[in-house]
Amino acid sequence: MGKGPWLDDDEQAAWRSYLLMNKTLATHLERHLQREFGMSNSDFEILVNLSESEHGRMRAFELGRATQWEKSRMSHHLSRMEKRGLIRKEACESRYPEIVITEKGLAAIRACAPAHAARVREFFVDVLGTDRMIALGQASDEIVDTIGKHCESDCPPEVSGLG
Amino acid sequence: MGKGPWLDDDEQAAWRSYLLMNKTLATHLERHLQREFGMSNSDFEILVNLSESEHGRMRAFELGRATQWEKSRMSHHLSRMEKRGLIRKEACESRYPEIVITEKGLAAIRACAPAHAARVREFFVDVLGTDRMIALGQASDEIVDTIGKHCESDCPPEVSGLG
DNA sequence: CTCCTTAGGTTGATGCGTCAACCAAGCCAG
DNA sequence: CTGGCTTGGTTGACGCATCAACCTAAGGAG
Repeated sequence: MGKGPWLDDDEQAAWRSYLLMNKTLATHLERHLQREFGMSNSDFEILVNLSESEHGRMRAFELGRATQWEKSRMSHHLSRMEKRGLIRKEACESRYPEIVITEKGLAAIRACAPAHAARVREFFVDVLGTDRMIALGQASDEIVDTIGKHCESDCPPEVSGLG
Repeated sequence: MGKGPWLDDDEQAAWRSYLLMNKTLATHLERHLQREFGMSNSDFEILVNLSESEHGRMRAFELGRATQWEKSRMSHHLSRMEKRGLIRKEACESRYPEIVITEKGLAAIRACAPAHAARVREFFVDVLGTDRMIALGQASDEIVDTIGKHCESDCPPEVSGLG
């Protein structure tokens, strides 16, 4: 068929390699987390943030800022995690509940974090080596910044028809 | 809380930058594809493969090999795409149907591919520049290979208890 | 031929992510 | 006080991805 010359060959190759790596790595990490510990990547992300916070408790929107999730996704996922006993929603002085990591949640993250870190080391850190790893980190930041700037000018946060 | 020393600081920073870049880039690309053309990344992947194939037709398992999807995901997704008129399942000499891209599917991919490619160029190719882009492609291949080797020795393709 | 395995594919259940709609304060203008 | 806007959060519907189970035909071994 029409073989669109959408990107030239080098670009195609690099882009597709990147996409494949991405999918492969993510799938691999998530599968092990799931099979060995019954935890999803999303669970992991929430628990890491909570366990790194001052007293194992955060407001939902703080978690939202940290994870970049949409609020509805956060709400749904926290409900499911609460049902599984990994976290608890606790009323506090302010109008909104605080999200607290439970003993079970703490145990879960402590159980799986070392194995997860080991895999990241094996397939990311060690394969790249220090120099390339740091370079990739920097390049990643540049891409994020570029997209951020683009969106600023593109979609001014919902302010357009207020005159 | 317990601040697990799971990865050291440089490793953490690079890994998290990479994860954020990943999510940001994927979300950005998918959102535009979705909002401007009503197509998901998955649709795009299928249509690209079909449109690049010899006569716009492939067997489902060839698509599976190309995309690395599970067969059930493929089956589900192809059914939905057929319902939307983007592809068609056509009986052929062999026992299994061939997947054919329709006029509508062809029109859809031709409509959105340039914009998609432009975004990949803007946020990936141009930000990285040729050298870093090629280096990332190579590094990606290495990671994929490493995971591949690991899985060979780890999970010999379902051959274990056959006497 | 019969039994068994394998390959290609479908199906149903379930959990997740997104979107749009909604709700309940708090805030500020008039 | 009233009306409108913003913020933090919940809900329901829907489409998607995964898993396990299943179906069918083809290939091989006995």
